[in-house]
Amino acid sequence: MGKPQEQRKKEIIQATLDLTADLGIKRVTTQAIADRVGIAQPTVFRHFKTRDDIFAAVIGWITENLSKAILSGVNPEDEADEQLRKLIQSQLAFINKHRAVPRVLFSDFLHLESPKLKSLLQELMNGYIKRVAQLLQQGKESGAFHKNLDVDQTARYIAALIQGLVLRWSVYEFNFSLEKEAKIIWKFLQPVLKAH
Amino acid sequence: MGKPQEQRKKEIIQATLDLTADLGIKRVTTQAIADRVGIAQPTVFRHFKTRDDIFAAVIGWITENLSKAILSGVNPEDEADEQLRKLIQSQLAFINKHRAVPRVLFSDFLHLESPKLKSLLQELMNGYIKRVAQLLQQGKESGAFHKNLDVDQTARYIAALIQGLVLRWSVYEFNFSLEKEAKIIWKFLQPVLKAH
DNA sequence: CCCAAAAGTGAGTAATCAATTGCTTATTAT
DNA sequence: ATAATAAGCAATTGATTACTCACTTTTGGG
Repeated sequence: MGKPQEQRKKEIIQATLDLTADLGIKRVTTQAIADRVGIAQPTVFRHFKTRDDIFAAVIGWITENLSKAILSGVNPEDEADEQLRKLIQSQLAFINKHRAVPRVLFSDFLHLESPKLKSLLQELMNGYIKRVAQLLQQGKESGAFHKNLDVDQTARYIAALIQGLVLRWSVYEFNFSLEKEAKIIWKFLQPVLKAH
Repeated sequence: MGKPQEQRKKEIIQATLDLTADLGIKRVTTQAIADRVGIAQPTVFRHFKTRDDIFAAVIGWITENLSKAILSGVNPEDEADEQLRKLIQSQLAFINKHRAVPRVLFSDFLHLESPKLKSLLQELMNGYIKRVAQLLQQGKESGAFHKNLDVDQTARYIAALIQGLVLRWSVYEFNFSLEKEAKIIWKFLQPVLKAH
């Protein structure tokens, strides 16, 4: 028993990620996935019951690896403001490397077609906002950020700022570097976090 | 000759807007549009050559009416900061009333499927950013905003902030009021515009 | 009132795709 | 080795949907 070709699942997820980056979700057909992996179209359904299940797995992959990227980019010894800076930087670096992320995140198709996928996305966003709010609270207590900061509100707006940035990046066909933008966004945030 | 039923075009655009708000672009079939207007499906193609043409007209409608809403909400006599506040407020009020807007703006389908529609969207965004940058420049000169403000950069980030906000609003199924958020977003922007 | 153009329709067509079926081949567990 | 299970495939199915066609009805200008 067991799973000798658990490998194939990973290959399918990876192929779907690659294709999504280039084509957008709608054009990623099970045939296209099969072609890229090098198997026949029906074989895809040996590994995933439905096409939606494939995208659920893709969102799972993004959630897992985005979390990893963020965690590994941050040193818990640092002050909260430095941690936040690095969090934003590693988040943008990750997205920069994986263009499928905005395609998945901004797909009205996914949002509306499948309640399951939608709630996965909402959880991903909630988790991110909660993490940022934690850091803001920590920095507020340590004095790195100003005393009257509304941590939840601010966390939501930092998330919005980044999502808007990533949206523009994807609408303009990835024609600027997100990593450079990390620095600018950080500068933009300074007066919000530190001012009175 | 002439256009006795120019009316029908408007009805089709309106039906498409309504349906898009509820269903998202993918599910807005020409059949669904016909049903809502109360005509047969082939009749739709008497007024628009292709489905894409319908959505091009919808983007045209949004562009036109968003501009109108923004212009009519702003008094050119006011100081630049007051004008900017009102611009953001009336923009969010408009989007609040027309849920199709985020569905159209955030549709990977539109972005990737039709270069024509994509460039219409880019123009819409460019026009908005340019307008904000103008106001920022004006306010910088009049002293309403601080001297070192990078107007282009800041305009892009204001746009990103709003787009991110609207994205969250649509992902969470419109379950909060955008107009209330206008006040909060304005408060959030204060230190950015006036500090230093 | 008339007739040409526009608006309308029912009945297709053609293309696209997710998913199924029935069968063969490879893998692994004992 | 071998039986059971998983992985593979060619062929097909069934559903969806933009768009066409051949024809009828409505409308408005002279």
